[in-house]
Amino acid sequence: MSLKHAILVLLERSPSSGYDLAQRFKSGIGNFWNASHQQVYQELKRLHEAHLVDYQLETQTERPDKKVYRITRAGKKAAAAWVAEPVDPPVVRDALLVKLYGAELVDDGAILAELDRHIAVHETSLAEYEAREEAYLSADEATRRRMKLPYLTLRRGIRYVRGTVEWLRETRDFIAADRLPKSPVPGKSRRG
Amino acid sequence: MSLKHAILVLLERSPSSGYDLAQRFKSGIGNFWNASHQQVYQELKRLHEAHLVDYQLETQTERPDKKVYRITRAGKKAAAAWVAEPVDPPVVRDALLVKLYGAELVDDGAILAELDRHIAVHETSLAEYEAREEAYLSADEATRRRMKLPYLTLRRGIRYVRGTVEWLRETRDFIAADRLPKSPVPGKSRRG
DNA sequence: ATAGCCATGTAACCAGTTACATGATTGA
DNA sequence: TCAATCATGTAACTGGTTACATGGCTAT
Repeated sequence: MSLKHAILVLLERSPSSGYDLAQRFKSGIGNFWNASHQQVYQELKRLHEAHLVDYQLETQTERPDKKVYRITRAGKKAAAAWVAEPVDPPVVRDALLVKLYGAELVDDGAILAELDRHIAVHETSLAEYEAREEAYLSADEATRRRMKLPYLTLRRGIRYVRGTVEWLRETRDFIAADRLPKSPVPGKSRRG
Repeated sequence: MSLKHAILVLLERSPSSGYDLAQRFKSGIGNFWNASHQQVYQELKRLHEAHLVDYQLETQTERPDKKVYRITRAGKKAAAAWVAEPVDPPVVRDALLVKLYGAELVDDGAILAELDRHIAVHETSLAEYEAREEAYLSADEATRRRMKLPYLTLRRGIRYVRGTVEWLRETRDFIAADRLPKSPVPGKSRRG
């Protein structure tokens, strides 16, 4: 299990509430690890029972109170031990590839539309990632030094998404050129 | 759930025993979908109960008997319906990135060694993928036509692994150059 | 009014992993 | 003799998703 350790390394960087952690998973690191708030709260509970984190209740007037979690000395030790261990690359489970593999079962139009949709989705995240990269590269040296490791993970996201879009386009062209679609292909018409 | 559909599209291509399917997941399509034999057998049982697949018992003399599964008409219909549906890109959960993010907790040497290990692992699969690509490209036209969709998924694997190795090298250099390791860095010494 | 953000949780369910179990044949 | 390949499964557990639940504040 790594959610446990993902939370520990996040807390090591900065103390957060469960809500904050869920937010951090949604954005930035969502690019390399994901967890819903439900998962986060339960994991925090377990980590607290194991004395790897502790928290202080922060009472707020205009908003709900929150528990701000910090990593403990034991937690830091556990995190360091885990980081030093080797891991296997993640196993891939990409439903789009299964669909492509079974594309003969359906109309080409459906597949092409789906590929286009994925291209659009990935280009949106790419724009976001690139904006973040620019922000990093134009930051002062101290910030750049501090944010080096998060930046390296961002690079991974950029390369991943770029590679994915390239492959999607290649695949789209391969299918569109070789097998004529039975229904109109979205995004191909150019009136005029 | 997609294991169900992954099995259906595999069976649509060619009837297989549970064992065969598990093998097919390990190699070829293992590049885009993974499942253990335990999972496969249980899923086949469920698919059979739902009448989406059926099987014939093949008795063998020198080996254990086996059940050869085929997709049914209902199964084909279900698979086609699923293939036509849109899916979200898979969520990423890459423990190596969590480790990199938390790399400050440990010695640089440990991280560099881990990056090197991943480079080696990925280069091994890359060689395998490239060999398969070459086989595809030098096959006769009929085979190339028949294997087009599997080939497109193979392309995905090739691009993915190449991108990953590039990123690993970039990251390795970034870390090795900028922060001097506290212990000897593997693969950096050049006696002479 | 209505949606969205802040903030915390429980419960039921589904998917995936690990461990356990059996047994013949073939090759190092 | 030991490991690998072929072939099938069950059981327990862990991790992750979906649904449900609450409630005030802020901006449109």
